[in-house]
Amino acid sequence: MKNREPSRLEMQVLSVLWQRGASTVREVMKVMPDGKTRAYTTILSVIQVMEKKGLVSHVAEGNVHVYQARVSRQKVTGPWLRGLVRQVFGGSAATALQHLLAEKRVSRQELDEIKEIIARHEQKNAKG
Amino acid sequence: MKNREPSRLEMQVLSVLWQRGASTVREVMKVMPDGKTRAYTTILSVIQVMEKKGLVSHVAEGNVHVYQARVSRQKVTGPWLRGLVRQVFGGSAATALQHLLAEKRVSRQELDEIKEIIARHEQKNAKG
DNA sequence: TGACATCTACTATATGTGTAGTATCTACTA
DNA sequence: TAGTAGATACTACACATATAGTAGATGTCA
Repeated sequence: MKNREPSRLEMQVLSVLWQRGASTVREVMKVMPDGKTRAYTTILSVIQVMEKKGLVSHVAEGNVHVYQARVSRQKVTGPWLRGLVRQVFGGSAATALQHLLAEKRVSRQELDEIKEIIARHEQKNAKG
Repeated sequence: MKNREPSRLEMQVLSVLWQRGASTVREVMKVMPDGKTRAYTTILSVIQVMEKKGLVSHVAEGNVHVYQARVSRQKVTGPWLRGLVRQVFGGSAATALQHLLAEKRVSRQELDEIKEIIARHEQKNAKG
């Protein structure tokens, strides 16, 4: 099994595991970020494929398997986003952000968060 | 042909057409954003599928077909990004940006651009 | 006019993705 | 102990995706 990029659905599963920590199939199924309803075995299948790819691992806990991510959010989302920005926005993060803001209703709070992130980033750069 | 989301490769083609304007298959082939080399007929096939989906259209110009995007950058990238952020970052644009900045070496210039974009966005919100 | 280059149309195909059914195991419950 | 609920393993499959070959048209050039 190659070290391929996770699919969109796999990214959803990972994002659940990153956020909630170790979870059962049923738990993941219930909180899929796109809100779509799927059969239990659908999620099970996805996760089993992910395990073959080395994206997740499980431990048996009683009679259920508890899965956790084997790849860090940084390691995965970084290259994922970078490829995306390169391929779709000519490598410009600014352009990407622009389109994102244009589309999404961004709350004042979120905008503040974004400014905070940028400020932190600037500081780090100044130091380093 | 359903109104499905463009695939990653299709997004690349679109981004070329948005950036360069109407182009031939060969032109697109030569400037694919991921820099990967593909057979001429590969790009041709992708574009022909895209035409069936209504994503691009062509006019014959001499003996070649010149293609242009039939969908606007806004219309496509908006929902595309929104879905992405929702599915992968729990809907938080701030989180997405954070990961993007963490990964990519962002130049001072680009950071300024980003700040500019946010400032403009704030102003617009204040008005509206 | 014949050879060659280049174009489009059509066809093919391996692989990935998303979806879910069936079989089987295990634990609880009446 | 028989039945049921819920778990995993295995299998299946439709469709999309990415890739490219071949056939046939057309233009160019010696």
